[in-house]
Amino acid sequence: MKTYNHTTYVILGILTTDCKSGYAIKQFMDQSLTHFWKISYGQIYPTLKFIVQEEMAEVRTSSTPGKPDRKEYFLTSKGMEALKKWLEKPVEQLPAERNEILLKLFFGRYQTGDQTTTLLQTYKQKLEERYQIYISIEQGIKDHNEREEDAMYWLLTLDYGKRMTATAIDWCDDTLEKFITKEGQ
Amino acid sequence: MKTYNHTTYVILGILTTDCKSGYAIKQFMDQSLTHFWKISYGQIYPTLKFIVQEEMAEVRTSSTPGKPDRKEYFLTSKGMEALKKWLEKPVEQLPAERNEILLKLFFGRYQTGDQTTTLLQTYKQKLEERYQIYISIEQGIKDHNEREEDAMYWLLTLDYGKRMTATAIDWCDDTLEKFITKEGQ
DNA sequence: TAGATCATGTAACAGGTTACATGATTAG
DNA sequence: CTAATCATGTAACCTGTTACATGATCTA
Repeated sequence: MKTYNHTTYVILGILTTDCKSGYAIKQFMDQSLTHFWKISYGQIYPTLKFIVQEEMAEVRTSSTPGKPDRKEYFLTSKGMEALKKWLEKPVEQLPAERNEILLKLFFGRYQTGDQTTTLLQTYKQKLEERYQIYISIEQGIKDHNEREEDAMYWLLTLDYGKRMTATAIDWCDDTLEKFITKEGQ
Repeated sequence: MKTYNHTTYVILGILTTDCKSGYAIKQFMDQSLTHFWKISYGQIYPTLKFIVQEEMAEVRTSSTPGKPDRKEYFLTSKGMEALKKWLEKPVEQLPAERNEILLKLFFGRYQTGDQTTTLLQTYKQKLEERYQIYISIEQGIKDHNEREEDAMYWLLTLDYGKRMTATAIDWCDDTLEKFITKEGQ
């Protein structure tokens, strides 16, 4: 069994849902996967072509009155097999998140306390916005996908996102407090 | 003031410490920055060359008896200015961490409960190892850098790493529990 | 008729890793 | 003599984004 890159598997996975065209895949990404995976059209279309070449999906052109034609991709059994084989394989390494705020804080010695504080406040605000987005997504899943077998899994990943974001917000608060205390001395 | 890529600023930042050669930069990365930033020699050496071209550092070859010659890079005032300007600039977007375990869990419907459980257990173990590494790094900073002005900032980034890892471990536990309960029914 | 949305696609570029080449020195 | 560590560097490759080109359909 050949191994493919992550992009291939993500698309294979999305093709198990109702999203079957390149455009729909992008939308799905931006709505549901956005907190832990993103790709651009520049990756999606070439990868779809590749997936067909490898016979992991078949294309059909579908017409909806009032909309431009679109190409719909359907997983073959070979595609489904490849997806399942990949799902089984243990995750060999933890995500290596590059974190710009930590990088700036690491060299914080070359900043004033005010600058660091501003940096952290801006960051915290963005985290809070993200947290709200997670809540909307959660509500969306609960409202529209109650019966769907996928819903439970989607909510588990959201739970992760919410917890991690909440922890990051707490860290911002506690770190900010240290700087404010320091300034006041 | 020109803007450069992250790699350039990381190296500029490390050059403010005692690490002045390509080799030393790599070591520093692997020891201290590894939990939120990593780069390879393939990036370090070309970037050092670039930094000198831009007159943000100067090279001197230094010889230590018993060791091969090495090139040491010293920040110029232009380099220090560029670093400080970058530190000031707010972080425009939150890190978009790609998380393979979440991706697999998202499509967990196509796995057995056992497979998902195994995946999560393996993941949790890696998180625990990471947590231990953070504790060693923390100890290392406390032991050797007590006087250093950098130490405080380094410990703040570690605090972030520890908290996030702990939260991820908790999430693994709670998620595992859901699957075990389910199996037992 | 202009702008929004739906829809597909590619070329140029940026960023990064891996694998390799090279070679000095030291410890066992 | 061999392995480990110190040290510098590059070429090939992979992955991914951005910006652009193209064009249909619908709404205001």
